[in-house]
Amino acid sequence: MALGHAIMTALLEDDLSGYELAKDFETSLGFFWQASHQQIYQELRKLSDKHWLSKREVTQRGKPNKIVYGMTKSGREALAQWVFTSTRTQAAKDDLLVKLYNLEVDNAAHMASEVTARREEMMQRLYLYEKIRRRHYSVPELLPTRRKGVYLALALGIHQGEQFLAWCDEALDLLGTVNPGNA
Amino acid sequence: MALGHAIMTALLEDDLSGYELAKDFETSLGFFWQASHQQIYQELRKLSDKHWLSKREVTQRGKPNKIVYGMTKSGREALAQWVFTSTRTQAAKDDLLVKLYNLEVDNAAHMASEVTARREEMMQRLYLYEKIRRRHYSVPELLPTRRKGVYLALALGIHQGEQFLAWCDEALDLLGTVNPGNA
DNA sequence: GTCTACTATGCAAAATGTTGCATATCAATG
DNA sequence: CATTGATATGCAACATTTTGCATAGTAGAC
Repeated sequence: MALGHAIMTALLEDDLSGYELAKDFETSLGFFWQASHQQIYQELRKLSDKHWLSKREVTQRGKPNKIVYGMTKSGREALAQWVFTSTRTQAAKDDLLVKLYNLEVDNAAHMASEVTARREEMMQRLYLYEKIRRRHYSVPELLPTRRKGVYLALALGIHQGEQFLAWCDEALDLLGTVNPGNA
Repeated sequence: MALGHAIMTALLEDDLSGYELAKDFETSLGFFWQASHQQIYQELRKLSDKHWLSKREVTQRGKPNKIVYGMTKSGREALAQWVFTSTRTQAAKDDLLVKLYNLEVDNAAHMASEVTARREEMMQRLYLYEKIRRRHYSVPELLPTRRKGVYLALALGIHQGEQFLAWCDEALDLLGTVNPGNA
């Protein structure tokens, strides 16, 4: 049920439509929890059925109308309780690492290109993270409570991202030593 | 279909039973791809139906008999091809980070305890990683090709793990500044 | 005016993953 | 000889996630 809670978390401070949520999930909270629009629409209906969210249609000009969701009192209570449940460590799953176990002379170049692509992506993401950090989180000790939590999530993203870049460089170096000569 | 490929990767060098695979998936390759025994048994049947794996029953003394799976020629081909497919960046999903977005004065202590628990787990995992690295991967440049790939996966695990520990300390510090006085 | 792109929501089927249960052999403990 | 624990495999139900498709309004480019 974590997707539902992630959606409610996104709705804590602003009311949003499914479409807006889907866009937010590509950035912001979405850095730590991704979901497609189909999943979001389905989940919104479920949350609404449970009366954890309320909905209202908003008439727009120049665009199709949208359905905006907001947290109800019982939604806020449910979310606050969920926070106290205990979390299991997440199963890390990454195709790229499984593929690395299959490293051979004839696929080393492909692996290197995948690593390079990931490196690029991470660079872009880090650029975004840093921009957000500089703008909103320069002095974490002085932030209001909730924002401290958001800052910590961001800080983990930044640290892990920088670490990942360093690993990519190491990986590209080592992949460079793989060649038909010394298989 | 990544689970199937992870299983085949585990079977590249040794033939294993479902039970043995499930144990391996708690360590080794399992650091990067986790699966329960139910999933593994189901997947083994599918892979076997596709003739990517062969099976044979092994009679044991002192234990129930087991069914051991091994890669077929077509399985090896399929796996080798899969390596060349392009991988999308994995969706990071972590309850703990979503919960951090919900940080409040009255749940800060709980958050701290979750972070502490994660820190403990990571310490243990790192201990294992380091043990493996020292024993088998001390001079990565000199490893045979496939082992270089395994080393890289391990190196990422170690670097990310160490980074995570540092983050936990930062998080515990900042969570310590959350108190009813300055909400 | 037609094409492309963005906004906006949704259904249905298939694949994947989780949870709970069921079964059975054998060894060691008490 | 009953219980516990490790080994060993599996079914069925359920939940979640992914994939592909469908619809529709509006804006801007050409």
